[in-house]
Amino acid sequence: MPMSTDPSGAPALAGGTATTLRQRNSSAVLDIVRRASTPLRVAEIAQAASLSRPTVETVAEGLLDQDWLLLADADDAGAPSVGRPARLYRFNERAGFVLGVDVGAHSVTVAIGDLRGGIVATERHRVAPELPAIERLAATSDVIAALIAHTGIARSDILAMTVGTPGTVSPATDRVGLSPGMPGWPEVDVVGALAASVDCAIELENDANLAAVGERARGIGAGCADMVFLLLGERLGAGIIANDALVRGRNGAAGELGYVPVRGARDRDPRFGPLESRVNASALVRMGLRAAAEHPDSALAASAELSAGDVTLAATRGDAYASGLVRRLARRIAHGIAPTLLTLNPELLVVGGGVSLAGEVLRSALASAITKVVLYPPEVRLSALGDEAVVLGAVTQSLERVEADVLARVSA
Amino acid sequence: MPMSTDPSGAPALAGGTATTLRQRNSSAVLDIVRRASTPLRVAEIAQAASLSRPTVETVAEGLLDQDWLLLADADDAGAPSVGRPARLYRFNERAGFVLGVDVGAHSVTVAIGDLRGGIVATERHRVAPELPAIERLAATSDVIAALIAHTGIARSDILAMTVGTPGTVSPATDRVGLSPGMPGWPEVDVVGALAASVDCAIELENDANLAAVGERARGIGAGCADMVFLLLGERLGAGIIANDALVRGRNGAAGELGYVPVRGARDRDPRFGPLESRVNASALVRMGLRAAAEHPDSALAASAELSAGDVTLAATRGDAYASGLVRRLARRIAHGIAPTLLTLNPELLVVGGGVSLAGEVLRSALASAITKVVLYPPEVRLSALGDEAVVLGAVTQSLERVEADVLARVSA
DNA sequence: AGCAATTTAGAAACGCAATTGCTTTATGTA
DNA sequence: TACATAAAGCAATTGCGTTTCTAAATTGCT
Repeated sequence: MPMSTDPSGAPALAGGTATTLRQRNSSAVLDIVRRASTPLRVAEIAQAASLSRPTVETVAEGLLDQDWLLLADADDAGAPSVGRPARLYRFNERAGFVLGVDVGAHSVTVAIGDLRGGIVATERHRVAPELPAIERLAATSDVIAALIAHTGIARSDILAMTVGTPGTVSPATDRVGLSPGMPGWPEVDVVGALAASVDCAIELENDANLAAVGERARGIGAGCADMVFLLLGERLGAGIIANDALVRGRNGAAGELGYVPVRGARDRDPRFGPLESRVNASALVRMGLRAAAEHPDSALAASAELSAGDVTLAATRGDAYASGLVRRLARRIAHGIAPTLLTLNPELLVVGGGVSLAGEVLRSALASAITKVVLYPPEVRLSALGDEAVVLGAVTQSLERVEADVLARVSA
Repeated sequence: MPMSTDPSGAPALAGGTATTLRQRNSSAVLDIVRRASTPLRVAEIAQAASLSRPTVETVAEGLLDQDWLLLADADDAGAPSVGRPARLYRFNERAGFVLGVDVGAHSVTVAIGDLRGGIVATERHRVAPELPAIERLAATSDVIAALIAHTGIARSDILAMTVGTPGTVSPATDRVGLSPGMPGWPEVDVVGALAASVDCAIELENDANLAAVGERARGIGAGCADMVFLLLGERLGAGIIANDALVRGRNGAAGELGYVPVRGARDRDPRFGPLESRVNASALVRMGLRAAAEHPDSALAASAELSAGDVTLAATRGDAYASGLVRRLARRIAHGIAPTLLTLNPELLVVGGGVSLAGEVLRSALASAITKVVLYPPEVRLSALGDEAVVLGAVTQSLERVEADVLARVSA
């Protein structure tokens, strides 16, 4: 009988000296104040932290000295207005900042957020999809620099940066694996190149993963433990959250649903996976062109050059043919991702990306199609963040890193 | 901009008083000694725990008083035999015990393990698949009681029990959802009925999930962060581990891959899901009967009553027709679970259950079929634990619960 | 304006736990 | 029997959290 030789080297519950205890209590106090929606009195913090008032007092004083906390004005909280007024502590959400970056095929977006998750500023630049990797990196650096300059935030105050990119991101090496949409992208060292832009840790992450994180934190489905985010445009990718954590897989290739094998996707564009080529924006255009030829009375026939946006727009405006195409697309998607939903049994499926602009037609069609192929159908929602899901998720991810690495280790 | 209102009530890093510190250090010391393969000297523990020797000394003394630790004989460790001999502490793996229970359609298995994961004793009783739920519960209680009596372990020394069952297990209610193989099973309160058998917490868990846990802890793929365990017999279920944790989903229905929709599975047995009915033991029998009729020279034609075991046996013995059938089955499985593998990108796929008795033929066929439909094919292995995977996983699960609930809270 | 009531801030005393540094004990070897 | 060596045991010190008391700053009432 082999014993369970779990080779996890680090003991999870490391004890320590009295100083460790003080550090933990500092973090706990900071955490409580940070999560609170109003400024807190010392007594309130003490109760929340299960600590005595004098302890909280000294700890809070220390955090005040280090600018993690600020004193709030008395009128900010509904305090009982009799007796000596309490000092009110509030979290200094501008004690540091975090960056989120979305390097997409068509645009580079950067957002800077404060330590409470509030977005301070955003900057987006459009780029050509065929832009060489080096220039794409340069453009990214430029946008980051512009945003930092524009907001006047000190470089040293930026505590973490997360970069979202299409393609797989190997967790070990922080390099992009396959990323068919952007030429030369897997060959460049994204993290290395952007390291000159900031003085903090940089994390590289798949864009669909970040969209899932963003949507969970600030959009649809707050605090949902198990969810799937479908990023569907020209490409199809999924961000998967299980047990409140991102699922990345061995190669960071988890959620690459575009490559789900599908019957009838034989003579497809080799740049796309089988399912992808059946449900992406181009597929919708192909379907639209065929419908336009067959039905000249459709709104689809109006455009000379039909784009995916034309089809989704026509669908949202109620064109019967366009809506029919969207419904057919929804059935294909449902069939393709059914095993994913059966595998994870998530509460929620969020649809984002360009194709999600088809709106409620797509959502309801997808929901009903899923009901037919799955045991416990999840709720189906459209992305609430649209094309900002990835950047906002990147900011959220940076923030989580700061919480774990910085805020959990405040000293005094 | 909405702030990230994460409604997680409990602050993760709760600090505390000096007593808390002592408790943490006690747990750390206990943990270190428990994970060590040889008895440890105080100085060694102190180094591993980053604590001073006197502290470890008093803590260890307390753990000795409470029987969590024992003194080992001097000759047990390769110590330098000069100077005053060190006291050697070792973990008392018999300070408590954990139970694992596998209530299957055909048998009830119970195993008792010590706190190091070693299996002390096992007991299995065969039962009829059509046994009513009440009697199945009674049989389970009997086996548990028999094992406890047989080993002579005090009831109060049993610290946790985990019960594995086919079907979905709702995490909130601890009730079995759908479980088509066992009549009346979802209607009974399994945990409630077995509560009389022990004086500890009882956890109910899906059998495939436990098989995954067991295989990860004591079989193939030790410490693998992302893996899928396919439990394939008459039914098809999967246990999924992502980020080192079981994925249960909202309804505990994660991994119910038997219900993956498949073309060409129309006129199927309504008790089975589409994919299930195409790849389960009965499907193999149907394929075998057809092959036997067409090819009287096959070993398959020898048996009057063909069973799945006959086919897998013939395949392992090298019968060409039987092997061909197994390969075809493997292709069907590969196609059905491809989206699951794309979704999770696991390192490892373990195949267990009755059909896995087909052995290497199945494994290699599955591995090569998977390579064709997946981006990064996982390693494919056969279960090393066979029909003990579920019980052993149950024991492992109980042990993990004890680690979190008991060992992490030792007092002095 | 002055005083009581009320609530918070600040300070002293105490106790627990971990650390450093020293002494004592138990063994092997000359 | 002495000596070297390594570990156990003990005392003093320090850091932190808690309890308990006293001082301070308000509102409301007379």
